[in-house]
Amino acid sequence: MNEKDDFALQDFLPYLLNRAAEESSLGFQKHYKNRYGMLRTEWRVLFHLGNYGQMTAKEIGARAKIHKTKISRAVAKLAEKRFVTRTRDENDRRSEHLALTPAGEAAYKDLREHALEFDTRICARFTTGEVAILRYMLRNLAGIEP
Amino acid sequence: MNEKDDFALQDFLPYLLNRAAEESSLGFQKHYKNRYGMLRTEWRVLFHLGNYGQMTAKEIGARAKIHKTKISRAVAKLAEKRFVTRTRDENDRRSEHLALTPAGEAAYKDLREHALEFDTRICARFTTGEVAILRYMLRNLAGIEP
DNA sequence: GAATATTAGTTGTTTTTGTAACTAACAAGG
DNA sequence: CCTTGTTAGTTACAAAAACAACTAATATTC
Repeated sequence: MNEKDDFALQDFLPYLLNRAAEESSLGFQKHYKNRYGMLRTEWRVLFHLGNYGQMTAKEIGARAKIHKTKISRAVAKLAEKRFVTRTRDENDRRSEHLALTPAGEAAYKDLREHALEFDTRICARFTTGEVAILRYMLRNLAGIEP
Repeated sequence: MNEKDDFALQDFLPYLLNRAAEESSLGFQKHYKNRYGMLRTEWRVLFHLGNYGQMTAKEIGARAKIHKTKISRAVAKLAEKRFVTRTRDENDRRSEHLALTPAGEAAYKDLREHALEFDTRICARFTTGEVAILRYMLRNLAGIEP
């Protein structure tokens, strides 16, 4: 088997990336899942609002490359949890500006703390230079402008 | 906003990893999806069998960290497509040995070719050293023994 | 060697996602 | 204006994933 096999599955980047992503997500997931009953898209939306301030659903979608239906549902759940408020734009009444409530802000800060700690723990396994290279490469692969 | 904010979402590794994984998966997906109507778990199982030869569902699950229900369904579909054969282990009649049929082998080789090409194209954006570091780090993060 | 526990794999049910079609608001061209 | 086109966001339905409960075979233990 595998005659001229210069291909190793565990070196294939899409495979490796997915495995690493799943593994690292799993570790962070329990924070937002257990404590706040959130889904992945929900904390992403929450983090965007916490990180960049008031945004519309469309802006979040564009920045995070999340489909609008996922955002719509995530926003609905976050609004239900009283973590975000939605206010119609008076100039363009199709879109609405999303912002964190104090409770949402608190959840964001709490989760951000855990995220930072989690991230630090991951990075501790590598040298500073390695981590810098990893981030630079992942940003490139993800299509995020440097 | 963001008073003592030494936290940037686009530097958070689980986020970056997921974005990069999603992006890279998307590119490769169309090969196995359009040409063979496969799902992600299906090509993973196919690749394991092609790469490591005959295995049981359990062994694949352990190596790829895929849940047994996903494997069970993927194997069922692959068997339906006549890409794998299942033969009961005579010593332990609970488990069965999975192996590729000639058609499965052909599909594997075809997809492997595309995978290799895809991987090469991705790597071309970086230096050899960077790619080596990336692979090493991802293997570590994914919990794959070096 | 019967009773209990484990293991390999499957099936059923519930969540979550993906996709397409929809509503409502705005924009442009005639 | 008023038809046609576009955009922001929602909803409905189909596909896939997660989780729990199941069957059948093997191990264990008393």
